Amino acid sequence: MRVSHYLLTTQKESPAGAETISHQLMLRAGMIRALGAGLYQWLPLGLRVLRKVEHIVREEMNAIGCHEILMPSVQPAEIWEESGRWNTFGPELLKFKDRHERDTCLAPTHEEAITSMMRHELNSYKQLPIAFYQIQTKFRDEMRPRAGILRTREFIMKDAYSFHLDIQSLQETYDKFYAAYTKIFTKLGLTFRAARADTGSIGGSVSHEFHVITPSGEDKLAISTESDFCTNVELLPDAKEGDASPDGKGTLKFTRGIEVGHIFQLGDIYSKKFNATVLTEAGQPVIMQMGCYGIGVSRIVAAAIEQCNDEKGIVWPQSITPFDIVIIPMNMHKSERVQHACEKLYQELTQAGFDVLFDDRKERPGVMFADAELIGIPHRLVIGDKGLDANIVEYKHRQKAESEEIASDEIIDFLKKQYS
RNA sequence: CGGGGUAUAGCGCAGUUUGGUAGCGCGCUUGCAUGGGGUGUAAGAGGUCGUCGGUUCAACUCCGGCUACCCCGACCA
Repeated sequence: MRVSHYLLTTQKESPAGAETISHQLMLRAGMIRALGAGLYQWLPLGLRVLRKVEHIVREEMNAIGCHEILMPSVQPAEIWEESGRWNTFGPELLKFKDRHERDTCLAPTHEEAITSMMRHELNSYKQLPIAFYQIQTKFRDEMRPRAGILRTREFIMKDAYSFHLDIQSLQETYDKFYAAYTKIFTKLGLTFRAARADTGSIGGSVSHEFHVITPSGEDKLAISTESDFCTNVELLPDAKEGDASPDGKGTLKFTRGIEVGHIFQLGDIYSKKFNATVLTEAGQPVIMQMGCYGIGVSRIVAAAIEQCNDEKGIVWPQSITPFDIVIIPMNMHKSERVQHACEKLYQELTQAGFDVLFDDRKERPGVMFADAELIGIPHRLVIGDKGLDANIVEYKHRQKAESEEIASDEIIDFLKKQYS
């Protein structure tokens, strides 16, 4: 992408009221703009990151045999009355009447929709177990949206639902999702923990939350110094730092996290209400067991920034950066040689499969460096007459203090190595 | 929903006390110079001062209602 043909609207100052780091940086980098309280518009730069997160989530869902579907946000009251949540969900459920005066809502989650569909689609034990997911907009009419993208009223979520003949099958699929989530957050390049958690308004028995670890997180976690043990302190309200870990390994210490994923064993609480049955091998109808599995896709973008930033701006993990490489020319508008070298490199790197940002603006070097650092591009190449004379390209990683010189004809292999 | 705050150019702010119909910085446009860390210079464009009403010869400024947004809390993914 050439910056001269792109919408790169960076700002030096944070808009008033943006207190959270990720909120400030997303605004300053030109990733998002506010439309109303808890409602955000995604600019091209921000959407690139969102799409990369979606892509990783989609890959791992597909890898465990979960099937992608798409359900509507606008839903009739009937299914919510059937589950009982029309009245119990609370004011977060945004209700309205359509032109025919029918009670309608914007869906905050999709247990009702999927269960009402699958009771018709699934008829036999032979079809089980099976799981479906979607990546779609959810609406929750939050009392107080806050912290930019971290708590919004409208957000992108990956929600998945599994169907089973029995609890043992549910447990097996739950474990598969647990493993898939671990892979996803590892691939995203984030430091995270899976925590035992409360099931909240979704209901069900067993549940785990996946948290991105950062001091700015809303949730307080107790983790073991010696093992993977981690729990939301709401489940262990009397715990103190230094107490023995409940799993017997090490002692507890406190940390904070941003919840970016939550998996539940729902059991039959929804399938029972919707009378979602299949026939067993013996020809008898049996209520299906269900699991549900959520990931806050848009929240991950903000959580990643909370975890990965410095005084100059965002420091993207390589897997979700909007651009892999930025090319910054020195004095290109006076040197045809620099211009040709940049063009050639831009073409070659793009052909090699990299997302390349070529800063072809007629800007001072300082401006281009500052923008590249603010928007967090991991790999920076500086092309100038000096380097061309010596047949080298100046390379710098966003996280490193010093730059290094790479022979011009080795630069593509060098960058490929960074991604292997 | 309770408490606190803000609303003036795209963004950050001053002006309001002491009413006389708007200003600074950044950004944007154009010229010249500069060209390895947000450069300098000159000339420009851009605002019914959140909204409705009141007081007044006159309201960004005073008074009242409303709305929006932000922060803390409770709540929540």
